[in-house]
This record gives sequence, C-alpha cells and structure tokens, in this order.
Amino acid sequence: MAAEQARARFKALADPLRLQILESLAEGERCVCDLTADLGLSQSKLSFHLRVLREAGLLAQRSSGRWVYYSLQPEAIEQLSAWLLQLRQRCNRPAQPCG
Amino acid sequence: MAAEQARARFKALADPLRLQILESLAEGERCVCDLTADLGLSQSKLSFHLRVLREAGLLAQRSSGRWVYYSLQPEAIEQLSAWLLQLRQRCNRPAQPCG
DNA sequence: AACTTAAATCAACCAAACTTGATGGATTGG
DNA sequence: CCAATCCATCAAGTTTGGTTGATTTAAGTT
Repeated sequence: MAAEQARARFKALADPLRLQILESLAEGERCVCDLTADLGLSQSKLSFHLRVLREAGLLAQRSSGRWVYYSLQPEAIEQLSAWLLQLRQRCNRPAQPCG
Repeated sequence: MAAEQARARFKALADPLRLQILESLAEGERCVCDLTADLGLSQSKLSFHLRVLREAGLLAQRSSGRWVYYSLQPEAIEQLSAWLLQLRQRCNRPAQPCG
C-alpha cells in the first residue's frame, strides 16, 4: 500500500466518533438510521463521518429501498495493519540500531 | 491498547511530513539537524512534528551534548497494528455477515 | 398527487492543526 | 568570555476539520 493511502486512512481513523462508528460496524452491517440511534448522533453529523470513512476506503455502502447500509471493509484494515508492521520491520536492519 | 490511545496515534500518523519522518527514522536513529537536511524542512517545522510524534509515543528522544537524537518506538507501531487486527478480527463473528 | 421518512449535501460558523519567523536556553569552540 | 550551533518554544497568521441547522433528492405510503 502506498504511503499516501495509508496516511489518508490514518486521518480517517483520527477521530473518536469515527472510531465508535467502526467499532459499532464491527458487530455487523448497519443502516444509517440505526447507527444514529445507537450512537446518539445527529443525522448530518453521522453522514459527514460516514463519508470520511467511506472515502478512505474503510467502509462499504449498499442501498436497499430508502435505506443505506454500511459495513466495514476488512481488507482495508488489514492492509493498514500490514503497512505498520512493514514499517516496524525495517527497524530490524543491522546497519543502525533502532529502539 | 485503549481506543483513545490508538486514536491519538492515528492522528499523529495522519500527516505526510510525519510519515516521511517515520520512514526516515526507520533507517535508524538520527539527530534533528540531520533530519532537517535530509527532509529539507525548516528547523521549527520539524521540531513541531517531532513533538507530535513523540507525544503520541511513536518516537523516543535522547540527548547527547547539544544534539538530540530521535528514533522509532517499534512497540508503539506494533501495538497499533495489533489494535487494527483486533478490529478486523471482530468482523468474523457469526452473528451478522461483515464485508 | 401529496405526505412522510432516509440520507446526502450545503453554507456558515467555530475550533483545531499547521506554518512562519522570531526569541531564548543550552552546549561547544575560539 | 564571546560567538556560533542545536533545538524547543512562542505568537501571529493561515488553513483545515468538525458542527449545526436548513435544504434537497429519492423512495415509499396513503
């Protein structure tokens, strides 16, 4: 994964409400109206944050009737985790001691 | 790791200059003056970003004479990676399909 | 067709983050 | 002791991000 994409995802994760949304969606797919109720957020506020997460590639979106369902994009989380591990791994180079 | 700490670290990672700093420090410990030269940043700008990374627990600091050396904190990166994996793992619950 | 509900978007506002240039403390060298 | 270097911090200005309430679009209802 490119550093710029990793950065965009970290940015999306850098907000407490957005982490709550992710943790809620880790329980499974949910529609926006259920999320507003669960998290006690205003509709436009939630919509704003869902968009940030979606544009970062962390959420998938699906429409059914007049409801929109959001769910986690597990691969995106996995890729980000791998990106971090790769950074961490580079610390093991023999050239210079690290940490 | 607590969600709040994870969030703080994601926030620290959400900046292109700071990612550059981390990637540079993955090569090994460096003093501030070398980093300014390598990355072509003004001294105060670099100092600002180093502080953000340090306060997030991602960097360690060591003084020697008039130089200050920074290095990665590999455990912090590892913990963050693990936090993401744990979030991703929750998607595997049988209750509701996820992704 | 008129009404309701779900959700996205917009504009305006406030707060937080970043940048810049200047200042100051600490250390080394002459 | 004086000058120079390394680095952190500060204040001021700019930019970006989040919140709020209103509007809009689209789907379903009666």
